[in-house]
Amino acid sequence: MRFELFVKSGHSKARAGSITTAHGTVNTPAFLPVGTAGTVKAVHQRELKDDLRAQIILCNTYHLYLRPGTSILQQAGGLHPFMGWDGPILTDSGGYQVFSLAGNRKLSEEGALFKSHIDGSRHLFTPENIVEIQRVIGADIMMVLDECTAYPATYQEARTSMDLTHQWLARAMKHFGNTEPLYGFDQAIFPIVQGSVYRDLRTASAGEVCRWNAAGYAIGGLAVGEPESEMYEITSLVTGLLPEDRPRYLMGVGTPANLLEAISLGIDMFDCVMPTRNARNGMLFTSEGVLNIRNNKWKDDFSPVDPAGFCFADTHYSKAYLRHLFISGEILGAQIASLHNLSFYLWLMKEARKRIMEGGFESWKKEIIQRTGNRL
RNA sequence: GGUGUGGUAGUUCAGCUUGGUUAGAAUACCGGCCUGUCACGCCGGGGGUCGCGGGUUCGAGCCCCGUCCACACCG
Repeated sequence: MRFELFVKSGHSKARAGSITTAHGTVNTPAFLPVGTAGTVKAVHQRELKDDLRAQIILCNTYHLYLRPGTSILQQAGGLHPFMGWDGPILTDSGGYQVFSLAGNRKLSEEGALFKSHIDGSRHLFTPENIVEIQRVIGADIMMVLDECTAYPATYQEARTSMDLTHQWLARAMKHFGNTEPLYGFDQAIFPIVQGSVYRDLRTASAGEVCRWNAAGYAIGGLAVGEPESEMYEITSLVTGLLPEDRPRYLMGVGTPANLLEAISLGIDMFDCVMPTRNARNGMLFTSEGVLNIRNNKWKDDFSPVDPAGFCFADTHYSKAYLRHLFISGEILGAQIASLHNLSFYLWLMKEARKRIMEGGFESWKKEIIQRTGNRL
């Protein structure tokens, strides 16, 4: 994996660059559609590639390990051929699942012991086997196993959690160095900064991850319930401590406004379930603001889903029709809405990149946030 | 014509046997929420002169009588 920075540190910390992987190039700032189980829900790979021009997607080690399992993935020759997606794939390690399955897990120095949400079977994730599973998956970018610290956490809890993440980090990076890709192409691995909302912990964590001279770095444990101002402050602090010449990935974030603000703070990559999950629940992010397509007021609104949209789904169907699909529980509703929301997110990144390259990103950002409403 | 069964929220029904606070559910309708996806999900709200008219009773969706409607069976 190679990262090139085209524009850095103007009057804001916003950057534009590109990440080159064995499966193609990703322009940054980039948004990764979330395809947890080897599918971006309600969107097929052809739409992802031809209509949305998504340059990279995120899949999940925890989910793929439980189903279909590593044996099938290995027989398939990895996730790319298995799912029919030949672009870059980043896999999350499963650290977040271990966090969200809080009731069904037990953390130890050795790793995370957890019960499958599917059949209750017991499994152990270790920093080492998470690397190996991601080798089998064949992710272009793998993530280390970490503990996503819950919010709120006391200083002591945050510190203990961060220390565990750091121990796991060392083992993951060593194991990464001692293993080879299985399918003949290069794989990268990103460490993850933790430390909750505590400045000194975040500073220590940033220092710790940098020791590994990784291809890129992630910031985890944010957007887990803390005030947005905290999220931005921590993000700003951490980007200031990470090397300029490596991509920074803010995990799990966020709303369109969150993305634009975080770009200003020096973030290059994002992933979030929001555009796809909320789409399936009827919430649309549009150039006109946020709307709930199930609302009665759209029943006879025959204007396009998003008149300013760039995807066929935005302009080919009316709000009234999309509402009808949702109210009727038709699957196509989820498909159109998902396509639309991803189109909006990807447009946002593409446009942000253009503004950073040409100048004027900050004023454009303010205009977008204002125009599309505070709720973005 | 006779007998039986049923009529309760927009809809489908529970509650009637053993009358007792503001008559429930599902669904539909209206609204909100969703941040490294246990998530086509979750939360909330509005909505009923209990077919109609009498009677018994301190009190009736519930018991009694009449009546209308629907369905079934028998003539």
